[in-house]
Amino acid sequence: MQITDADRRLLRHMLAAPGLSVADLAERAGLTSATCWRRIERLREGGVLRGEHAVIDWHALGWEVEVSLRFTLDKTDPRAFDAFIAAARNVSEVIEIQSFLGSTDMRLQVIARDMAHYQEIYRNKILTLPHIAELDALMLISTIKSGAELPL
Amino acid sequence: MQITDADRRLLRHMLAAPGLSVADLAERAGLTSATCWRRIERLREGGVLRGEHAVIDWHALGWEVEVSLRFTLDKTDPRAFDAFIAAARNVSEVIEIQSFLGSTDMRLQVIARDMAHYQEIYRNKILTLPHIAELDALMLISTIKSGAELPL
DNA sequence: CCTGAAATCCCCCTGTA
DNA sequence: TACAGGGGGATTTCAGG
Repeated sequence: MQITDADRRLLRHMLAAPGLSVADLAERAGLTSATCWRRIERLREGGVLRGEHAVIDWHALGWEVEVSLRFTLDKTDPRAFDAFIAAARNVSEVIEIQSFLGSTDMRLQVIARDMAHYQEIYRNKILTLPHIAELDALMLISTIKSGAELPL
Repeated sequence: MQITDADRRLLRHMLAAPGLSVADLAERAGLTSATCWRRIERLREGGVLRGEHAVIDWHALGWEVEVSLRFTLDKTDPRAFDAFIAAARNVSEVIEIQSFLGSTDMRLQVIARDMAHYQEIYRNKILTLPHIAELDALMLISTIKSGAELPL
């Protein structure tokens, strides 16, 4: 799929000012709203724009604890990866799953209401995941998305 | 801010099916569209709903490489954290910055067009960040958001 | 004050040149 | 790509609880 400079401008604006109407985007990117809309549609069909997702402030909802967990899996079962991922997906407190090349195989981002709640999740839902060989955890202080300027 | 069960239902639907119209959302959550809209507005003003972000497929845009970097900073300068974060924010290829409690201080998510490009970013923009004591890198294979069911 | 229905208004989306 | 129009949904208003 061909990406033009206008596409890049458009994407940059979409990322810099999320939730803007098509009309507003058109104005900022120097397009008419019809063109702008068709361009967005094309990016969607081309798979560049995967969709939209609502950004929730878990902290404001009373979920005070966020933890990043790194796993090494045991390599005896070739299906260990799939089994681990499937099980992790079923844990609702897991909000992100990443898989890697290298010594660390997986990373999970987990949220909990408070420390006691985290302990419970950790014991009953994390340590029971299949094929864990090693595991270390990092308490998150804050996440900053560098929305400032994106490489487009 | 008071969060009711109806709010939770609503948020769950918003997360499960992003980009839905207010009318559809209302139907699924068992509300009228006016009430639904007012509730969403209230959640926005209360800071629970931060907004809607476009999800971009960097891979489709030709950014093939994604890396997770973990840093330990030197603790000689109390302003090391701020300096590091400020510098990292200025690197446009850094798409996420997290800070932690513990031995690992920071995590950066970095994207690059290809391996050669990554090498260049790594040498010129990552290794030049201030106050790095230790650093390890993990190549990302894939990210899966567990949008399946969220803890609300 | 909060809810729901109805009215209004805006803006997405499409046809056309 | 620009323009213009129809249709539909977002937002407001208003009456009733």
